[in-house]
Amino acid sequence: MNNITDDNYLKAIYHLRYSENEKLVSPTMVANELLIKPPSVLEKLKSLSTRKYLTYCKESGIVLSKTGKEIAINVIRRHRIWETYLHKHLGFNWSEVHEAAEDLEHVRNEKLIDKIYAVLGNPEFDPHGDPIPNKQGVFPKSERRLLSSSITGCKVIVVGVNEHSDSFLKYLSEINLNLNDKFTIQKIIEYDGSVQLKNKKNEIVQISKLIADKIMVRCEKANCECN
Amino acid sequence: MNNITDDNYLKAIYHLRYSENEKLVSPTMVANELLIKPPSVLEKLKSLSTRKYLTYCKESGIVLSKTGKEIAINVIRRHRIWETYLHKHLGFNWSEVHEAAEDLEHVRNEKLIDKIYAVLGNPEFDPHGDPIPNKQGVFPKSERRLLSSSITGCKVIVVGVNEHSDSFLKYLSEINLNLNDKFTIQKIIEYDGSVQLKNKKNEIVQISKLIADKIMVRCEKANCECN
DNA sequence: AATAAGTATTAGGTAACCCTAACTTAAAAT
DNA sequence: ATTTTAAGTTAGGGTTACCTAATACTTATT
Repeated sequence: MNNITDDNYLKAIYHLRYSENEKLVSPTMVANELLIKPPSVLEKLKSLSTRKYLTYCKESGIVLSKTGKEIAINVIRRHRIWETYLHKHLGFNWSEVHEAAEDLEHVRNEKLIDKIYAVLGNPEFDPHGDPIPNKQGVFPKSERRLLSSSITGCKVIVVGVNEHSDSFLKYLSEINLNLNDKFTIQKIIEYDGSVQLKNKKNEIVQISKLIADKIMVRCEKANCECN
Repeated sequence: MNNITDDNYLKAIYHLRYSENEKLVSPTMVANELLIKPPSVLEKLKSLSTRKYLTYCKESGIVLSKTGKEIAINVIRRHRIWETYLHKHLGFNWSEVHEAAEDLEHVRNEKLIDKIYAVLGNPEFDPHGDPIPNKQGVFPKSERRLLSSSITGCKVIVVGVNEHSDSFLKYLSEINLNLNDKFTIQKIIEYDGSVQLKNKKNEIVQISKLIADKIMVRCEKANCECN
C-alpha cells in the first residue's frame, strides 16, 4: 500500500510498452495514460530512475529495468487475480470488476494474494481474458490474436478484450458476445474491414472493424491460415 | 482509497474515545496512537475541523462530529468485516488477520464490502471478538466484560481481546485460550489479581491480572453477581 | 512557591505529487 | 524554407503530510 504512485507509474509504462506495443514510451504518453501533465511525469521519472526502476533518454524513451518490470508485473498480477476473484467468488460481473481491483491491486500482502490465487486454482486468465502472470512473473502462453485478423471460415473462441470501458463491455453484452463464446467467421467485408460472425444458434452478428480490433480470439481450426 | 490519512486520524480518535474510553482526547494521544509527532496532528486537526469532521479545543479535547463518527465507524466496519472474511473464508489465523485488514479497510467499494458482509451472513463479531457495526453504523449489543472482573464460580465464554499485538495473541494460543472457549473461574487471587481458570478438560490455567485485563468474556450463569 | 516535567503551539523546513507558464527543440505542413 | 504544431524541459508555485526546534502553558513534585 505504500508506493501506490510508483505502482501506477510503472504499471502505466509497462502497459504502454507491452500491451499497447509502443516501441518508444514518452513522458507525454505516460501523462495521458495517468491523466496528469508531462512535467509531473518528468519529475517522477527522475525519482524512479535514481531508484533504478527505469532509464529515460529522449532517444530510447522510458525503458523499465528488470526490477521495474517485476514491480509492474506484480501489480498487474494482483489486479487480475482480484478481478478473477471478484468475478468468480463474489458475483461481480465483467464490467464491475475493474474499479474495485484498481484499489485492491495496491494491497501488497503476499499471503493474501497467494491464498486467493490458490483458491481460484491458479487461473491463467482473468474475466476479461487477460493473462495472469504466475508468481515468477511469467505470463501464460496463448495463441490469442485480434478478431480482425480472421479469415473466412475460422472457428474462433473469444478469449479476451483490449478495452475495458463500461460502454464497450456493455455493448458486447448487448450483441451477445461473451468471453468463451464460439463463432464461425462468415465473411470479412474488405471494404471497411467489418466481420460477420455466426454464433451457435446460427444467428449472424456483424461487427465493425473498430470493435473487431479490440476483441481477442483463438482459432480452433488446426493449421488455420489465420495464424 | 482516497483519504487514507483522514481515515486513520478519525479511526485513531474514535478508538481513543470509545474503545480506550478516554474522556478527553488530546493531540499527543493521537500522535502516540499514529506514531507521529504532535505538531503533525495539530496541523491535521485544523483541516479536519474546517471540514466539520471534529471540533478541538483544549478544554474538551478532540470531539468527533456526527459525520466524523460515521466515517470512523465505517473504517472500523470495513476493517472488522475483512478480518472476519480473511479468517473464515481464506484460512488466516487470529494473529495474521489484522495486518492485511489494515490496508483493506481503506478500499471504499461499497458493493465489495456489502458482498463479503452478506457472504459471511452479516456477522456481529470479528475473529477477535470485536463488534461489527451494521450498515447503519449501529454496534451489536453484548454483555461482554473484562475477565479480570470475574468472581469465583463464574462460567465464562471468551468473546474478545482488547489487545491485538502478535505477541499477545500468540501467548493466548500457547496457553490454549481461544475465542469462544468456555472456562469456569476457579479462584481469584486477591494479592495480585491473577485468575485461575478451569477448562473443559479440567485443566487449570493461571493468568496474570495484566492478561485478564485484556480478555473480554461473557458470563453464562444467569443472574451472576459478576455482572 | 520554585522547579521540573510534560503538553500545546508556533515557526519554519523537507519531500512527494501535482500544477501552470514559458522556453526549447523537433517534426509536420504549408 | 518558413511557419505551425506538438513534444520535451525548466522554473516556479500550491498542497499535504510529515519533521525538528523553540516557545508557551500546565501540572506535578519537591
